[in-house]
Amino acid sequence: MLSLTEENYLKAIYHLSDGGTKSVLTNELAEAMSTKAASATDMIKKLSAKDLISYEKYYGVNVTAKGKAEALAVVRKHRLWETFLVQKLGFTWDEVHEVAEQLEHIHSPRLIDKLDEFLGFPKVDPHGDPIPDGKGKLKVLPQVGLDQVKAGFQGVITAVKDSDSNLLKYLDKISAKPGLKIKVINKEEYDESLEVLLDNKKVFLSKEVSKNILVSG
Amino acid sequence: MLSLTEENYLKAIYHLSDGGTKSVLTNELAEAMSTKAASATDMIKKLSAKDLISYEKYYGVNVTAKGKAEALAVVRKHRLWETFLVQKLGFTWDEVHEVAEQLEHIHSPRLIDKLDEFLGFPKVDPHGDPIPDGKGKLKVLPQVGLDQVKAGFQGVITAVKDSDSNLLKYLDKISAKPGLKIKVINKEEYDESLEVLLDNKKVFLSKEVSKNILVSG
DNA sequence: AATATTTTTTAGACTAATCTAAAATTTATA
DNA sequence: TATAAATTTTAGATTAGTCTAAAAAATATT
Repeated sequence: MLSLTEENYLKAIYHLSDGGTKSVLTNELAEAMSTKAASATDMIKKLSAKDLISYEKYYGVNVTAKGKAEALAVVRKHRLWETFLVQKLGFTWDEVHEVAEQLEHIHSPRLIDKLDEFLGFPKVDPHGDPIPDGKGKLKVLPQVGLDQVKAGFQGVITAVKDSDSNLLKYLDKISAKPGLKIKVINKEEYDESLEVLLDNKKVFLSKEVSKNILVSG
Repeated sequence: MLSLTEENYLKAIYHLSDGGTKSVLTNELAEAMSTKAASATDMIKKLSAKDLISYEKYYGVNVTAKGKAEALAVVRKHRLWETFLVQKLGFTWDEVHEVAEQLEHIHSPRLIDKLDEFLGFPKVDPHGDPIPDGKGKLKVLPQVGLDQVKAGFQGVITAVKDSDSNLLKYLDKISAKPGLKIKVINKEEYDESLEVLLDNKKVFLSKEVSKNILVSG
């Protein structure tokens, strides 16, 4: 069984590699884990010895199939717990992340299956991120950053980046939630800021914000 | 903040001391923690330095007011999570203990208050053990082991000892749950086994079992 | 009361995860 | 392409929690 630290490193590698599609450098990983490169190297060797990642000295790491499965199991737990916290306990979505970071490490297959059932087998978490199923299958939606679309675009918000609590508070204030319809009325050339129609209300968004909103046309 | 290990030791000391009413010996503690006396001594020094227990070399330890408060906070979390697992997720009471052992270490005051509210502020957990309130107050019920009462006794089951999963499965089979009325019809002198009326059904209980059932007259 | 037994503590070693400093290697630049 | 700069790895030290073996102290027994 993986230690808490191993699970956290593996999850970070999984996310940094965009779900296993590219390799991750030692410094990136150290940065993401708020630790030093030397520590990252040590852990890389450990995870490599356990066949969770493949590693070539000086050239970064990639998750193996086994590592991806383990990472997805953690992601599944994280997102189910976030859903529970918001839907059942009334947390706001900017509050859930750090508690879910703890809850995701509880070991009990029975617990997570029961929780999934209790929540009605949700497909996405409160930020719109897909929840892997019990077999580790993840449905990746075709979505793009709102900063990538042209003026005139119409679609729905599919997800928001869940990294920063202050961003989430701001998104909550302008009520930019997954599921809402959005239309780009105008895009300012100079700073790429947007004028959008969000739930029939006119809102201005800086690029800083728009790149954290994911949409599907 | 306490480490996971410190929390577990402190909780063990609290339980072994019967809620802070008597001192605990090094070997008892080591036994309860499935570890060696030397390790227990080390941890005793650590907890003592943090003023959570008082300690006189060779004469055992006692929890301080501060230690008792910390221990009760963990007990509160444990019992609320057990209640959640049984009431909301449909766990049977013999399955909950080890999962609750993990969940009790999640740090988030907000989480535990929300959970308490979600469960409707329960007073006792599924085994009948009282749940400390947010201020660390624990209501101790006047109760006694079923092995201590005489033939003719009538009362209700207030709690069952939650230590052993096999015992709990057996209690479940004969449906000996907290809240049920119980009457002792006969007590065999020789082995102290009992013939009882439980929920209007006649059941035979060995002393081995009866001492794990707590009742109030 | 002296000695044997049990319990507890101390001393020293081990593992996991971390760090700093130095060495090795790769990438960038002149 | 040789050298400088950046990145990564290695070496050695540190802390928390654990262990074994030996020493110290308390308790039990003759």
